[in-house]
Amino acid sequence: MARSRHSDALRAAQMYYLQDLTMDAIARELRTSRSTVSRLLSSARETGLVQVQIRSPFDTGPELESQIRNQYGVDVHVVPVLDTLNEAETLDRVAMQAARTIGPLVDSNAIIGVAWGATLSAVSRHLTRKVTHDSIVVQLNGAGNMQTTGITYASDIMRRFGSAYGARVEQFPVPAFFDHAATKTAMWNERSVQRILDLQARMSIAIFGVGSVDSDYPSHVYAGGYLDERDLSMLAADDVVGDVATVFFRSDGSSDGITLNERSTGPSHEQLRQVRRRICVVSGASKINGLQGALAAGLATDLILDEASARRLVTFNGHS
Amino acid sequence: MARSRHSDALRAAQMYYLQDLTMDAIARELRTSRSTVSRLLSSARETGLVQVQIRSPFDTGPELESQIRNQYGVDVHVVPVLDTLNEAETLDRVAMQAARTIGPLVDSNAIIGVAWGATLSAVSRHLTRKVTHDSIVVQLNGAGNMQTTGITYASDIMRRFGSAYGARVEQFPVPAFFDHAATKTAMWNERSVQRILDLQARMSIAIFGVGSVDSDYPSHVYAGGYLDERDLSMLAADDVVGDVATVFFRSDGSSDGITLNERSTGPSHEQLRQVRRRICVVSGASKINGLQGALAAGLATDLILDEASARRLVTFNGHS
DNA sequence: TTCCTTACTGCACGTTTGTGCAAATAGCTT
DNA sequence: AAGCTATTTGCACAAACGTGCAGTAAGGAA
Repeated sequence: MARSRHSDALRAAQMYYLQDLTMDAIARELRTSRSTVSRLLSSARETGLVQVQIRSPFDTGPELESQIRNQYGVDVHVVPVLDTLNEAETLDRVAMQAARTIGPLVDSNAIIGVAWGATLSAVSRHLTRKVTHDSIVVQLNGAGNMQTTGITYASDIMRRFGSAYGARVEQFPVPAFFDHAATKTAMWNERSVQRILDLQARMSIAIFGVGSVDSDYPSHVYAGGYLDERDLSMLAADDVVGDVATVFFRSDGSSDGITLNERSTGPSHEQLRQVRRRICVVSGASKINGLQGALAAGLATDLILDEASARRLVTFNGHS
Repeated sequence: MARSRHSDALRAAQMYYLQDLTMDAIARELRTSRSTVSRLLSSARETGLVQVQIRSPFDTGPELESQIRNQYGVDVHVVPVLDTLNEAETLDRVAMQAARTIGPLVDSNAIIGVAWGATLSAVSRHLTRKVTHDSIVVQLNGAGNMQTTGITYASDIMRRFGSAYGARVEQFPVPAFFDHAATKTAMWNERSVQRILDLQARMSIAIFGVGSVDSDYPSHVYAGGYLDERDLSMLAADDVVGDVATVFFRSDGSSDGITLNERSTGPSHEQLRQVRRRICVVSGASKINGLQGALAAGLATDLILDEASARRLVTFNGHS
């Protein structure tokens, strides 16, 4: 009668979600208390045993979604939030919904590329667990800067992804930007680095936010000591509007001739576009410019963003 | 502000299931009462907007499931029920869980073959709605007998499947068994019948129970006036243990030389085995013999059954 | 064995949720 | 417009649920 906790949780979940019994009835069948059943069910949800999925039937879905879907050819998930919420609250709710939306996409043998930043950090805090086999979480770009090696910040994100999905975590211990392009070339020939690059080349899922240059609430990359004055003015001269995983682009999605990209450590847009599922999470209206560029560049297959931004994105394009 | 009911339901569902807000909070955001939100959420579940799925990780799942899986090579879903429940209650709970398990498998453009009988009737009553396009529900075998054309009984089942998935329903207006094999041959050449046979040949999903000859609680086919005394003694002489969609088989799964099959209207086992997903629903320990034969014949890819039957199935095979 | 640590359980309470009912609203017909 | 019917809404109450807390069982070390 060594019915393990896990097996009880499964039985309870089946009875609760599939047979519509009350916790009370389940408790009697399992010969335990109702509160224990309540806890079994939370643990079942917690560990990903129970997955709740919302399928918005495309055709009938809110027009905001279908407009964006048509304009940019991405799968959109608009997160409903009150316009009156502040940036932090919005981010939190977008992140939670993003985490739950990502869950079902992750499968065994996946190689999951993960960027870092405020958005990804929030997402990582809301991931629901899901057991997979032989999955790998790989860091998309370096995180070091002039002050720190960036280990703690970026690696917390990575670790959370890894433990949520039971995946091996592969960090990328290089700075976000090299000072000299030649160093990058040299490093890229190191076998330790090539192992990471090889994993990145085989990614099945990539998850990232976007950086936006003129954001009121500037992205880490532009404010965190990663770039100096000279770098920033070079970006301005090149008409850069934003970045994905420290690789910059212009408003029309192009990125040729942006010299800073030769020193950055994220995957090239070309390479990123090879990934089957590329999930972009955006929260906060101030990221519109960056987002618009990222979409123009075709970097995402799936877009998760808050309602206010979605609205702005549609009008933004409507005017141009 | 013509935010339709449906669109509100979607927003509410996202906030409730994906952002963990309380109904109270959602009501405030939607400017309505909490009870309306409660109703919106039920309708979201009702219409299949929200899907709850339970993924029992194979490896760690209860050993009963993995034993059956290994022995018979089918995907098993054991439904936990108290052994003390009566047949009717057990059937109801198995049917509910079966209905919810089937839901996620149904997709647009599916051709769903449906048998009829007490089990399927119960399942049909618990289906959760799900919007699909261009799906078709096709009746697997005739339902007429000496007293009635069987229209009402079988067609209720079909109709419920059709309306749950928004699918076109194709009935099969022939008796369950012809009196003469020659009539069947003749009918099978009629174009109206061939249309149905053609649909059956293109099924992507088939859903059926099993009939068991020695069941205490005998299946419709053996008790409902479909067969006469002579037929029943012929079945006994041929060592028949059960049927799927009025096609009979022996304990080892074979069906060659069972003459009654030449007069029955269901798809041959050979044809049934072509179907990608073949879902067998079984409730009640008295169906063991029939089930064992059906599994030996390889008729199912997925099996949904109650716990008591699952246990009996394992010991049954253990002894043989 | 005894003591300590850790994890689980049931109780009790406050919160959250489902639902019958009456009022209000929307949609149709005359 | 009036009148009718079919839905939809909010209220109020009961049922179902989550969780802090204290008590208990299960290991582990000395």
